[in-house]
Amino acid sequence: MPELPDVEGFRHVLERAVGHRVNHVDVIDDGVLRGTNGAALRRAVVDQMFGTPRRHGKWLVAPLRRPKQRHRKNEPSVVFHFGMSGGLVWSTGGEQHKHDRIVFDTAAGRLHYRDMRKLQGVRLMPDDAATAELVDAGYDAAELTLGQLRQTLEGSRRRLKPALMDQSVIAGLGNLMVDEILWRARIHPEEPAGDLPAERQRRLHRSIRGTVEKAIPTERVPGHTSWLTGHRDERDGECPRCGTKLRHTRSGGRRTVWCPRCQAR
DNA sequence: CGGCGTGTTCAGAA
DNA sequence: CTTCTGAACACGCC
Repeated sequence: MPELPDVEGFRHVLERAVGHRVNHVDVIDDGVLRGTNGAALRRAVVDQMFGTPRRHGKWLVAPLRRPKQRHRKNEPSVVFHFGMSGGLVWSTGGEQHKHDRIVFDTAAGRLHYRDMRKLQGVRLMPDDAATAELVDAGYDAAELTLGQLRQTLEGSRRRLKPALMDQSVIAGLGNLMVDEILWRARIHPEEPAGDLPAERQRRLHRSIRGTVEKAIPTERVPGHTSWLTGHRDERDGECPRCGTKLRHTRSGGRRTVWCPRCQAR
């Protein structure tokens, strides 16, 4: 599930916990903790509260605050990554899910870190370290400028799809989003990233910003039939724009869907 | 049983 | 040095 729009949705979920004291942290499966353990997580979080969460690419950072005390510099932050199957859910009842791995119990409700496959997980790090790590990542796709896109593609000898999926180049785009973006821009996924003509750079940039902007309100890449994503699992799927039978290939080791007519080389 | 997947990282090859 | 490929991680679904 999680690409930039999904994580943006999880940021909204996390906002519901902001300002409420965490009374208890239930570590149901410490296999999702990275570089920390249940005791350390509880020590850092219990009796604290979450401050305003921020997202960069597919990372979500939740800074901790001490209730009724002046904010101290560089409190720890809880850093979430959701892999392919994770998410955050807010609940006010006692419900529990089979794949809940960590549950933060606050005075107002419970925040569930839920993840079936456990490919990524939850970290604890000083807030400035979290910030440094995110700054080190690529430009966030939701705010990417044309100039930044040009700069990142310039001199690259890679193909377009792997380049766009590289989180250290542009942060937030995943397999589905990139296919959607290239389809909307009418650009072939194997096109060399480095020598894209200026007009196609502009089209690609508009497509990145436009696709992200439209996907964020739905909190995911829409499966609408007017989107390419809505057809990628059909056996004989057709291009929603021109009706041509979609091609299924691999690019950068990832399943790739594209229209041979709209995205001709 | 085998294959596959909205992510990331690593070793090893080209 | 850059880029690519396949495997690994873990788990449910076909």
